[in-house]
Amino acid sequence: MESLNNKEAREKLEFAKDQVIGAIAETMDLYGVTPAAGRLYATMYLEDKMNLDEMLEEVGMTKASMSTSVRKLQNIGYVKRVYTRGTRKHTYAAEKNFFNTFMSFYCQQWEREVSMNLDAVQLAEKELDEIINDESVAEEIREEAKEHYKLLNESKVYYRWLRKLVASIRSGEIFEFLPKENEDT
Amino acid sequence: MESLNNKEAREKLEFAKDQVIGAIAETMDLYGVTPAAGRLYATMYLEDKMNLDEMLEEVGMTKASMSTSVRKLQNIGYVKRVYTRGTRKHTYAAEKNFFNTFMSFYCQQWEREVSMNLDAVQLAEKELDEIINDESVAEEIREEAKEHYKLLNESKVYYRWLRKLVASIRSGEIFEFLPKENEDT
DNA sequence: AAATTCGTTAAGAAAAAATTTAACAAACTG
DNA sequence: CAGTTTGTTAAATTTTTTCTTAACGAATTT
Repeated sequence: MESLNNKEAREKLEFAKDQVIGAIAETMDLYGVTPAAGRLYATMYLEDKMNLDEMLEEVGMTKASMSTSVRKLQNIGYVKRVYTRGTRKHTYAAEKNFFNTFMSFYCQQWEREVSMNLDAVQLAEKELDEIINDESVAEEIREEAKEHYKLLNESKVYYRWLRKLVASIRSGEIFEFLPKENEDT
Repeated sequence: MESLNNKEAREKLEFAKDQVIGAIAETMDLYGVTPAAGRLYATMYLEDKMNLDEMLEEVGMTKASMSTSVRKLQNIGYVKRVYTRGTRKHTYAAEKNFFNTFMSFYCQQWEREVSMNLDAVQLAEKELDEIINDESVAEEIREEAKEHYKLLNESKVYYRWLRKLVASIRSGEIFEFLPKENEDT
């Protein structure tokens, strides 16, 4: 293999980084994270820690954009503020363990789904119950109410399961069933 | 409790349905499904099966919108075409088992993530390797390459785990560890 | 205390996405 | 085979989202 000069090596290195940054940003995009936040996280993933000025330098967007993006990333647990003495600038570091980003992203999402839907189901079932138990209501309507009640009730099995999944991810229990390593292949 | 006349009962029933439809549509919206597709699926969830004309009637959008939405829903496994003889119209039925929608939605998403990112990592590692093994390159650059290599290599543990998660969901194995029912509470 | 640095927020501009209108093509009907 | 019905696709419009510019306020420095 040809030996590289430093300029070539640096280019190769940047190419490699861009490859990874592109893939991560695209994935996040797919998951509903805004492009700026996706690019920012992907960039930070390959850096130790960054302040806002370094971010806009590296990502090539405005400071306002970096400011809002970094907050979004904090909210989904992808980035944490780190306190460095000696500078007034806020510095942040990316969470680089994908098991942790997976956990905070999906657990947050799923918990929201569960509570939102269970609330609606609860309310709907109460209404349906009143129809079902009122014998003065036309049979046809009561029959439909019963069917919907049955379907909604079945859905609760799923929501409870999802809640258990969240719990087992948060506690780490899931890794007893599905261990992290599988080095071969 | 007051006894209901049929009009009131029907209203109550519609209210209950709207409650559930709203929650499901909002959830799907959150997951990157377009509003039209979300509302459509939520509507179909409470119906046996529907053709395009019934959809636009019920959802209140255009036929073109229903046509594209129903295809999106098919692609993510939320809706299946059902063949009914006697009519030229295409009829579709919603997948009502949320375990199944969960499975097709996330497995598809995760598989895409894994293959996209592993490809990028593979490529990047090859480049980094060339830098690392070239002793003529400046130590500083090689050192950075080594760090990135290490990080990328670590990320593969996560992608392999995600792939195993997909497999265990697809096979149903996961339900041995996390059973579906938990009736009490 | 005036001037500067730093980060956030609000308003406006630009870009992207979703939906509708309209043109089309395929399959059926009379 | 002319005329419908049905579903899809392309172009145009509307709506929504994202990003930037610019104004602001708090903290710091001189």
